[in-house]
Amino acid sequence: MQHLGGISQTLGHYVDLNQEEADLLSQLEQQSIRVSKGAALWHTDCIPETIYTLGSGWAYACHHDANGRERVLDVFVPGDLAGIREVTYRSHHTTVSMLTDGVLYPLHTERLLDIVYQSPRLALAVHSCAARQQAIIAERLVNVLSNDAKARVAHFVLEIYYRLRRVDDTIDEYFSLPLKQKHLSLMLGMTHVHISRIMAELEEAKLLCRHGKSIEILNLPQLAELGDFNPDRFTGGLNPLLAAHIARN
Amino acid sequence: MQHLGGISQTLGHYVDLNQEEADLLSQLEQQSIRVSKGAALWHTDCIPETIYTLGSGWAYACHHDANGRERVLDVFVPGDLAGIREVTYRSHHTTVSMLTDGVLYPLHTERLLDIVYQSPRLALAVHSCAARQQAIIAERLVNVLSNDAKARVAHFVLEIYYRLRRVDDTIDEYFSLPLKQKHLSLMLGMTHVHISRIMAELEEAKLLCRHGKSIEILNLPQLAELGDFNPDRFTGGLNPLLAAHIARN
DNA sequence: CGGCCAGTTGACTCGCATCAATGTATGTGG
DNA sequence: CCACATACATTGATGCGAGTCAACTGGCCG
Repeated sequence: MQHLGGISQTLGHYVDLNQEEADLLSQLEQQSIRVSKGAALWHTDCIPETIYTLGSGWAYACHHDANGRERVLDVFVPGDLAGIREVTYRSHHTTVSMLTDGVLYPLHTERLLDIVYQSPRLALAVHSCAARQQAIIAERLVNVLSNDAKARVAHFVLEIYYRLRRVDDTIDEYFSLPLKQKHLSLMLGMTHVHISRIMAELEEAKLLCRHGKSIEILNLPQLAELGDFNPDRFTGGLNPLLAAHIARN
Repeated sequence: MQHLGGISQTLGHYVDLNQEEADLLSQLEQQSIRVSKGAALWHTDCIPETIYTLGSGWAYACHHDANGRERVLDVFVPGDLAGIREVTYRSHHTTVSMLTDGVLYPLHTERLLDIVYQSPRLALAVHSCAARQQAIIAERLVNVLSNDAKARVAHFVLEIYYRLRRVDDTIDEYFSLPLKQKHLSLMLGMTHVHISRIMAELEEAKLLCRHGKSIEILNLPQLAELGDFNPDRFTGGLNPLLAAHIARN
């Protein structure tokens, strides 16, 4: 499993870091830690005291409704910054657990504050990173609101594909997808039984192909049309009004 | 229709502003403008060059799928800061239009950058504000994923209620809801026909009561139970680790 | 008055949930 | 290496919640 370079690599996708900024980040970031499948990064109701960059491995965020049923609302892939969405809150409202073994780069909440105080450009990079995560969730909301089961699955597969590619451009149309059908069903608002049927249909139609914990996109354009998927909302660059301003400082 | 005080009032809900910060904001913010129902704040594919604080009036964000069907993904209520979600992007991916007449406080994207450069505390307030919007969308995603039609409507009504109260604590259980059933249906993933039936059922069960463009919550606890609604995720305060740090600076 | 739009109501249909049985790996201890 | 347990995926039968289509009502406005 490939290891990425912590928060500086992740933020580097939003703002070109100079030496000083890279130094600041590596100075604030803690040692990487290895975690096993099933390990929890944090629990519901805890104070958000650490955020984690995923060097490798997948995680997911869930909470439980009044009847104890699990509700998955987010998945984190290698390179993601887990925790910025909730870091300003008094307490976490999700539990985040590893779906696979992995390597994490922890960063204390107070160090995040140091970043904001010492470097406006990094503050902006953090905000951009958070905005991308938000856009992904908004996009999934739209997906679930207006697409049927087949389109939802198509859309989700493409979401993951482009998210993986954003951080690692060696990813091709054959990639790891360590989610059980149970997780897929919780994220897409359908039963795992129906996921199974829909996946079989997509495979039958030669749009994709499953190989154990991995998946292969066989016909990306047709999958994108089926899922009404627009990659611009995932890949779009920085606002030129901000980019110009940043370059001057 | 009540008028609020622009961005300083909105951000003041996240960080206690000192005189200097309030001055900075009022200096950067432009003159308020009046807009009519139907006016667009921006369109899909435009560069995000202005964000708007809603002094009064409601707006909604939509985009159109491949078949031209409208998809509503967000609604803005008085006091909301519209645009921070997309401001870091190269181009807007929604169109935002007024649902009612209203008053807006515009702020140029580059002035937002001035805020981040000149005041880390305000940068944090902006980020907190964005995080709240994100939490609302995440919460609605969970709502749509795992609740049936009745619970979705109950949840949404409470979402609006708590959002209005966050900004204006004079709001009671009778409040304005200038959304057509068409908008509700698009936000909740169901048809307006079914919205009509469900609303009638909720009224029949004495949980709420509709009066034209307004609505009255008759039984808040029961509505909250039905919609599995937890107000903490809307009202929760600032992370104490951040709050303590901010107080020291 | 007539046209228009939002909402309501009923009959019918269908996508997906539910329940239940079976298939297929993967792992574990004797 | 086999007997068994466990977890995940598949398949079929049946039922329900919500969509669809269409007719009708009532308010608003030129």
